[in-house]
Amino acid sequence: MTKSRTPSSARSRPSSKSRNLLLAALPQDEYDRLRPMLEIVSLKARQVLHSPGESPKYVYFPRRGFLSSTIVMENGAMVEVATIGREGMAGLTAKGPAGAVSTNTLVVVQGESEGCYQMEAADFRREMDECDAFMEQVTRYGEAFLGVVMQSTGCNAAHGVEHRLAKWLLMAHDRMEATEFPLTQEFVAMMLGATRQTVTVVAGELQKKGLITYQRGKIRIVDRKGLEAASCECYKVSVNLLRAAVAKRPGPRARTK
Amino acid sequence: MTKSRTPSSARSRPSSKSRNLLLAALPQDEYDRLRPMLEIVSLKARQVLHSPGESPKYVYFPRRGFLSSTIVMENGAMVEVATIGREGMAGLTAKGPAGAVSTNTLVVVQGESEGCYQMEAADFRREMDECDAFMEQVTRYGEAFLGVVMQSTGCNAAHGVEHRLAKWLLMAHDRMEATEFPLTQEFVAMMLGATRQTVTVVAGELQKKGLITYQRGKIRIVDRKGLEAASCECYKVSVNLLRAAVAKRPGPRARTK
DNA sequence: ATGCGTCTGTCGGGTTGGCGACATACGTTT
DNA sequence: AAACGTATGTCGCCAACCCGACAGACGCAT
Repeated sequence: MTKSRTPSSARSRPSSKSRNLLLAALPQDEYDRLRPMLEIVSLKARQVLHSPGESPKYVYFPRRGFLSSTIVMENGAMVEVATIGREGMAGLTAKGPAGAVSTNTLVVVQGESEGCYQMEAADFRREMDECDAFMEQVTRYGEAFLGVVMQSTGCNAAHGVEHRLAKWLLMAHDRMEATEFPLTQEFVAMMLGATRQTVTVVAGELQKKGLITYQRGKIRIVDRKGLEAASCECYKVSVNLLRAAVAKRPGPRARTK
Repeated sequence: MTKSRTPSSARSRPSSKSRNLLLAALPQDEYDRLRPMLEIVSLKARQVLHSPGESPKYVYFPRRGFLSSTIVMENGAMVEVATIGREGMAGLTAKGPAGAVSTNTLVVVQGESEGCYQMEAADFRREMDECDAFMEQVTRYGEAFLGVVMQSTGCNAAHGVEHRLAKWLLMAHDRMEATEFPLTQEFVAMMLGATRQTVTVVAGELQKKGLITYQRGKIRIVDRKGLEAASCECYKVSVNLLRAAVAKRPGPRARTK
């Protein structure tokens, strides 16, 4: 009774689908099986989840807000390589044999995700081995994530701060599910690998154009379409990659035209 | 007899190990099993192996020279996100269910690898499923590869062209196994996401410092130590990640101090 | 109200690197 | 040897950004 198998006609509890889209893409029975291993924890903004050099104890599946995967340079600079929202997870590298390759990344909480699934790395590894659907879904996400990071690599080499800031704000907006959220210019500057002054100027321009407003660590997205126009292609590319990773199975969807 | 288990003292045929280090890290019997599926093909410089949007028909395991994994931007610019030498493979994204996530990368041949293992994507996928050792090794490499790409992302945001050029030359030198190899400034400029003129100036400085010499598409590494000093930390980080991925199993080696 | 910490705006100086335009040099072909 | 294609060297101009410094401005705590 504690784990009666869910009849496929169980429309009485559609809420049993996870808010995390990666988990939600799993077959219901698989999700039900994983659910007991997922503890909902509350994460504070700026909290560090994974540090460079140490193998992760937990993996995380955001349900709200988002995380930043960053790398830390010798000079102390911390540059973001990708954001992780409810479409994905943090701790992909826990997939391999324990601590096979020491990671050079730091994962930090951005928007306070009041609720975020936390799973023990050991459980994660075991379930990956035992459950094909889970493995496949994580693999799909892993590929998309790699694609996003690659795009960021090119973006950082080819696009200016204004484009990158617009892109970042869009990613954040998508994940925060709110038009207004806390964010200081100093912080976003670090994420972009730029200086605070540059961000001040560029953000000022975005504001002049009527795309955003902000004040003391609170930013508000005013004109989303405008922001998309002000950002580089990389935003669309990334979104498409991540969407495809959690989309319904049947190959490339027919909606190609 | 065809497959007598190799005695650990079998120094009579060390040549049976693959020149590709990823394959060489596999147990001998696994490698023997894969070998028939590996066709040695000859790749010409600049040849395109994988194009954006199409799912790879083959995966490649270089034995000499190297490949570049790049992404193509809207404006036609092509920026390198990682190099692939004999420590790794091209076609990681073939791992997932066929064409799950369309890739945005382009893989191109850099140093003509006279011999390069080519394997059908279908074989690759099947062997990944059936052979744990292979799967594990590829996964390890995949994690290292992701780490390298992440480092590149930060590098592009934080480091100047001179550092990045030095790093690139070192990576190339490692893989070409020759102090002199063909390379035009125009081409490396594109890889770095810089202009030809900038590379001319920066390369000129490296030459003045006595680290390299070059002439009409031929470059020669003169002072490797010097180049390492001129490059950024990212070179070391990347090398360590890739080395660890093909290293012997027993955890982090004791050589930590 | 006062004071303090944090966040933002701005200025000047300096460096890096993009962009266009040429001017050479080297090598191969004819 | 002449001619052409390709690779490299160089200039000038300009935009993007970094860096340090400092000046408001707002919010919170006492």
